[in-house]
Amino acid sequence: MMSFDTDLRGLVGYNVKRANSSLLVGVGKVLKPFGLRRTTYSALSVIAQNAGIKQSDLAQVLAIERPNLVQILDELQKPGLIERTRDANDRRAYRLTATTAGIEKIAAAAKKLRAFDEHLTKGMAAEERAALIAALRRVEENGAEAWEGREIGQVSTT
Amino acid sequence: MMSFDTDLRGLVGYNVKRANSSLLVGVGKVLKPFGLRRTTYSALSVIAQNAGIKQSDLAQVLAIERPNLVQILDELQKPGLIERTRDANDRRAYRLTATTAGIEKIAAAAKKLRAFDEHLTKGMAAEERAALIAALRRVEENGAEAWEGREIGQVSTT
DNA sequence: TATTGTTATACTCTATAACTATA
DNA sequence: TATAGTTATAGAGTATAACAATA
Repeated sequence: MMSFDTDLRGLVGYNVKRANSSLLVGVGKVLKPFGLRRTTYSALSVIAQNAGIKQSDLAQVLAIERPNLVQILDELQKPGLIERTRDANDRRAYRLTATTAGIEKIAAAAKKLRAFDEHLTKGMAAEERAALIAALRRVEENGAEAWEGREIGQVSTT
Repeated sequence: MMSFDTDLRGLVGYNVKRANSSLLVGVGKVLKPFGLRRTTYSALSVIAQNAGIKQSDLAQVLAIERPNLVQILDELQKPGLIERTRDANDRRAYRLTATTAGIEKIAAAAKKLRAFDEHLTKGMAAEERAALIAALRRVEENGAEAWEGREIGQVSTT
């Protein structure tokens, strides 16, 4: 007896994709009551931990293109969760800081999201969960390396 | 010394998302020469392994909504990689089969994609890679369970 | 010249409602 | 009535080119 997708299920990439899709709905439901999406949550989390971070640095940390960050920050600034202030030394740049409301918001949302996230590894030992995260970061690094460098698919076909 | 995203990096969900994003570009580059995308590759792979599968069953296997499958199959049918034939017993349903060209296409693409996919787990032992895939499937199951059932975030806050 | 933030745009993936033809 | 496939549509996420202001 064999399932319908044995070939696909042997691929790390396919299982990452399926896990991500499966996550999306739940994360959305957790964040919705806070008026946040995945991207706005991530941005607010980093800003709260790094008061005064520049937009371009934030974009790099989150691996989001600068143009795509604009709307995300607008969405956080409008309800007063963050503030954009001009840098004194470089008047091109904005410095981002979370307001008190923003810090309270991310703390409350993080509590719920962590509970959901731990539910995702239900039945796994703490070391397994840590190993999973470590492995995912390896995949992320290897994936980035693959298209930064030379051609792909030339991986020792001899 | 501490990185900018320690909170986010403690979440399995965030690392899954980052790994998936990192994968996307490379997979796209590998599949492009074959005229395939991630979704068309997945569909063709399952059809090739399951001659005569119905569209609705394929949608369920791939966890894709039926409407979204239509365009994917059009994209495979136009260049003659698959065929849609009416079911004799149920004239509402289509039976999907891969053509010879489709089977050759998926075989060639799979070879390249597997090489890339193995590159993603470079430096990991075979058991680690297998454990990663198993863990991802657990995450996928737990994620689906979370939003099928009752409220989320009520996970033993006592 | 190069960089910061921005606008405009486009492509992919995903999700829902409503239609048609068959059952 | 229920199901299979379809159409239309809308929301996210992601990517690139080009611009104004500033360095």
